[in-house]
Amino acid sequence: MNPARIAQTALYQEVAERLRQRIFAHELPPGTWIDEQALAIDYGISRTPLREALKVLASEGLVTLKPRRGCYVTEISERDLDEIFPVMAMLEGRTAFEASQKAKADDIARLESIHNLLEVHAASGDKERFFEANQEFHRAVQELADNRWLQQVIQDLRKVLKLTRLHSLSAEGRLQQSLAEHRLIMAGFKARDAKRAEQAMHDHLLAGREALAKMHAREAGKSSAKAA
Amino acid sequence: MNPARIAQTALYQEVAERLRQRIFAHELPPGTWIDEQALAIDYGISRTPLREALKVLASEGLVTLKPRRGCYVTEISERDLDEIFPVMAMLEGRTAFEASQKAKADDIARLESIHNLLEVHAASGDKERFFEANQEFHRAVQELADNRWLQQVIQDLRKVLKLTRLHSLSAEGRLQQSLAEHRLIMAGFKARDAKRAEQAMHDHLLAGREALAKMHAREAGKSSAKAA
DNA sequence: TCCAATAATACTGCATCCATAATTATGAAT
DNA sequence: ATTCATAATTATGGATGCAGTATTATTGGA
Repeated sequence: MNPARIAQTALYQEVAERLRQRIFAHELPPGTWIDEQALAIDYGISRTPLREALKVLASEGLVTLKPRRGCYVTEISERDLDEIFPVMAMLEGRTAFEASQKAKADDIARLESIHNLLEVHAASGDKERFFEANQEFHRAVQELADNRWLQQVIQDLRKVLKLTRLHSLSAEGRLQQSLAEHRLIMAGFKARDAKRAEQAMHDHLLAGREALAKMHAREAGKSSAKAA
Repeated sequence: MNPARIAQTALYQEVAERLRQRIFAHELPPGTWIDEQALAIDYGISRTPLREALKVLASEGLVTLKPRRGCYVTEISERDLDEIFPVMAMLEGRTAFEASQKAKADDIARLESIHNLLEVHAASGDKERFFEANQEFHRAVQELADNRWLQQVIQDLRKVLKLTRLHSLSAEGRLQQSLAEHRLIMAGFKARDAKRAEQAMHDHLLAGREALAKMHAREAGKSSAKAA
């Protein structure tokens, strides 16, 4: 741990990152008010860098600043998900397209080695590791695409999606389904067919949204059943 | 009088907007250092809201904050444009698609009335008014699409694009070409063919990039000729 | 008992101040 | 004259303080 390097990153960035993690972990669930001075005291800092961090999170869409009324963790609706996922599907599809175009033989090999992890963890039903490998795969594809702005836009939307508590992989049978979709993506890459890779990735994302929608429908059903 | 006192919006937002305008107008060209205290004095405010505004602009990509080294207007490269435009083309295409799906008869009529302005101003060769009408058209389409997140992402990228000094409409013959593309878009809407509208809008954006690339090539040629 | 009006409290937003790091200027030595 | 070291200046980043406003509590009246 080099303290000099730590000192080089601004405090507001550190704070922003800590807040992101707490929001993603739903330690600060959507809708909760963010108490500036309580947090400042908790982190042992002044309100100035904290407020700067909140401005950043606000323009990322993670929190909503209401003038003179404070800061709240953004609440995401089903409609928001319906709006975001088709866009994400396009963007991730495009990423796969560009990645496929730029990929060399050893890049494909690297992708396949990550894909094999998916196969292994799906076989053993290890949802957690499958999730990790899945993230790693998408990250590798983004790296290959090597498009700063495409990446930026996707990251922003992904952050917003992380506001939802449920993961599509928790859906019944989603693990195997996801694996099947990944096989199609991988096949596109191996065939050096950028269009196919794009389409497969696109459909993969939309399928993820479908799984999520079903889960939310079940959740809603349970809640109303409980309420009744 | 002081508009900040009247407006409900926070001071940092007003400052952010003023800075955006100055950056877009190239009064603050890419690469220039932003002198915090000079600006604060100029605006008659303290550095605190100014710094908050800069954090916002930074996460929009308009400025780049270098830790302990200050704030600089982001410089945009030809490569950045090559990366951004295909993404913008997809996103604006998708916007047209969703707009076409949701549009009612009178929405189409409204679009056509704006389109007619394009026809008129193209006929009289009024580049400025054509530009305005063009913006109005795209804005109207976005409004019809009614997709908050899609809109957000497009706005962010558009801000970055505005960092470039040159407008594609200034290219030789681009006005008529742009009009022709708009006719195709309008035809897609009138035919209630969302896919056609999407494709036409997509191609329209890519054509804009082509025009820009040619202009930049000429600019570069002039510069090197001057330098030689 | 409930509602309204007003007082008390608390929080947001902006300004000012201070410490530290970076840059520039100055001077000495080779 | 050029380069390196050191001192002076300047700008950034963070802390603190204060005014104004929104929220809540309290008290009086119906």
